[in-house]
Amino acid sequence: MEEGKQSLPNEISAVLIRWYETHRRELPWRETTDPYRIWISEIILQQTRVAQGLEYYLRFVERFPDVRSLAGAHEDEVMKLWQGLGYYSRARNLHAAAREVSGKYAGLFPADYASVRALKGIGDYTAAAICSFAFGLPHATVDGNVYRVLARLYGLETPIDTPAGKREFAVLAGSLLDPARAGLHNQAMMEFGALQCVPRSPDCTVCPLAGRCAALRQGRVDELPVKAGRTEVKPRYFNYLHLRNGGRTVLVKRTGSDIWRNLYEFPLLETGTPVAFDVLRDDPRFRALLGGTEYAVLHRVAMPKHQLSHRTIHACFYEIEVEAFPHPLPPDGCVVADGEVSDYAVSRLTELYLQRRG
DNA sequence: AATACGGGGCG
DNA sequence: CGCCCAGTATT
Repeated sequence: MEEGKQSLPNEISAVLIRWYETHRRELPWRETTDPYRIWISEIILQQTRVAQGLEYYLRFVERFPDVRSLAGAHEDEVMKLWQGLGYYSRARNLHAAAREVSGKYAGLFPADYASVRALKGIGDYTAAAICSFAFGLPHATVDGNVYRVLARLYGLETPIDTPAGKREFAVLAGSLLDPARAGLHNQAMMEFGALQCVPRSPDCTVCPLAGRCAALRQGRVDELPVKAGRTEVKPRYFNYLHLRNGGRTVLVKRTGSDIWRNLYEFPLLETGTPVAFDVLRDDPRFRALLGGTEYAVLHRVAMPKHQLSHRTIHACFYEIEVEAFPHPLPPDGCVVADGEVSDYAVSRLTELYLQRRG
């Protein structure tokens, strides 16, 4: 295609793509156009750094190389593979979506934006990523990197974490997209944010967009992007009962709409404040579990504060030898041999406790 | 429009 | 200790 006169090509896109060609990292999900693998990588990388997600990705696609293998798995195995990554609804939704693709689309990943966007766990960002990377469809990805690059480049003070802000940035990102090279453009924009236009102390002296950057011109690089504000971090108090009898223990599957859904843990007594054992002992829930048996507390392990994004968990584990396990067991509870506890997906907190005991 | 949902890394 | 990370779903 010759342009006798510049038909106003997207210069920003061109600069980003040129920068990308020499600075891009070699990453396994960039070696393929298989929508399945791209999908897996995008879900894993949601709110997750490349360095943290890489090993999970490799293990995941090795164990589940295609949609059908994932669809055919038991959810507990998917959760186990996800253990430690956080945001566990990603794993549940991935599994559910795999079953939907397997059934509704005969195992063939849908190739249009609306169908992809409709799958569980796939929002605007991930749908655009899959469609542009795998199918070359002209949809702009807007992730944390893109917000940062655009807020700085255009000096935008609109908070990025409000619906209005998201709309504004999505429109802008779409207007910058080079539709003929959507996938390349999106990769370039995000990689640029990840490596060059970094959150703290970017080196603007080597930035190819320095001459066009409003934030740099105004000395406001470190003030952008703007976020509306953070929600309060509230404390929770978890008292776990690690019951033991004859080389076995009791695990309970977490259900309901709370953290760590579908992960396993020891029977839990959550309290509104920190409580000593002699108070716990009189709790009706404790009596329901151990009221009918002799027991002896072997150890008490107070864990360091466990910090989540919006919760601080103060946890204490009581290792208790019991004469008999509770009957009936708590809902969703099961008796497990000590050696098989590691087969179950558990929270990082419980994993840390198990490691500490040795 | 807010809030919930994990865990790790970095200054 | 606060902020950020290839966000999405629920309320």
